[in-house]
Amino acid sequence: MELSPTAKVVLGLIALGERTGYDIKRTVERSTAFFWGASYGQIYPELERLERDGLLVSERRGPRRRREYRVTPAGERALRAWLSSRDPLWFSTRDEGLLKLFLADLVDDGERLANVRQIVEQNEEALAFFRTIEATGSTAEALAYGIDFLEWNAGWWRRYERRLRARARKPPRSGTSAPARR
Amino acid sequence: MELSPTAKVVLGLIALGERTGYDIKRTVERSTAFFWGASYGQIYPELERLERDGLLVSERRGPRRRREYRVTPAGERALRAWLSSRDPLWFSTRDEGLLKLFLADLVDDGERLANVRQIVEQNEEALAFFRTIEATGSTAEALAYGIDFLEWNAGWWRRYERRLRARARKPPRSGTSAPARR
DNA sequence: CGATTCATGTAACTTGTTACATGATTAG
DNA sequence: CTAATCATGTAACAAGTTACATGAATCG
Repeated sequence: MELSPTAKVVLGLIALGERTGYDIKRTVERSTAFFWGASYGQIYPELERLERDGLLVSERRGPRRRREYRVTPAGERALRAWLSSRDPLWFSTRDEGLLKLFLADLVDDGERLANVRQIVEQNEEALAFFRTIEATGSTAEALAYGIDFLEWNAGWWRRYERRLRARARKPPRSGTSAPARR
Repeated sequence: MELSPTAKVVLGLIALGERTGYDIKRTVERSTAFFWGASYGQIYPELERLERDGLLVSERRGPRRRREYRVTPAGERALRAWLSSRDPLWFSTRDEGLLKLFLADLVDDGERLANVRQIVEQNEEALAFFRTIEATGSTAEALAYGIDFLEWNAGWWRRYERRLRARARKPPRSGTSAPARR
């Protein structure tokens, strides 16, 4: 049973103890969004699909008649098969700040600095958010990774900023508007 | 003129001096794929769209009658508008290794170690690839970022691996298969 | 009682992937 | 000559986003 990208979080989070689509969304936002997002438009249809395929079962429970899911033995097997599979680990990033860095030849140092400052600022916001989650007592390794990464990232961009400023103090050597060479 | 995600690389790369859809694909693969991918199915239709909207012009040239594009003044304006815009920088990651780390409570230490080893291995492959590009003489900052990140990343996972191994040598304290608490 | 949060969903749309088709040119 | 690379595209599909609709329960 091949799991779709969204099935991996959805099934995984139910296995970790989440019960409803709503719970999954909340947990995704505070825990996995940084490396694995999912919207309602993905989650609810995916839950339905997984139940149709027999990897989950649900029943409406409690005063709010929430649709609570549990993992079936087949779901358990599918999940473990994925977790122990050695297929290449799927990785992809979209980073607009890095794209702007890549295109830095098209702009002047002022623009480059503005980009860096914005990156550092957004980095700080993300870090602040992660720290509030850390403060709730979470000891999850993935959170630790997120925080460590953001700290490293802040450092990298600050060093780049310093290089930019050092260069700005001296007269430019090679033309800022020279024909692109790459 | 709002640029679509793919329009940002496509227009940007033409502005940097790439000429054809094929060139763009090649450059994406060796330069931006790490933080901004694009497939033929995106690139060619996007080039058409950008020409229809007047941000690019093309003509067939050379012995191969390649369709070569250039940025129009309107394209230049659109590109600069985006590069100097201070809208939040769009960032997203899908990282299967981190998702498995997040779900680590579902598996035993052996599985956790296998995951880490695979991550480190894939990290080394990526690093090797980047170094071959570096060896071609590229001094692009975005490449430097990629290499620095991969080196940091390798270190993080190796430290995690050491923590795992240290823990494995002592009897487990809290149950590996305990109910999820997060 | 009114605002917020809980809770489930869907429709329209955008974005991106994969695999295929086609053919010219160049390198060995 | 033939394999590889250059070169342009498309169709079918998969995945993901956004915005909206709906209503119950709870908090202040």
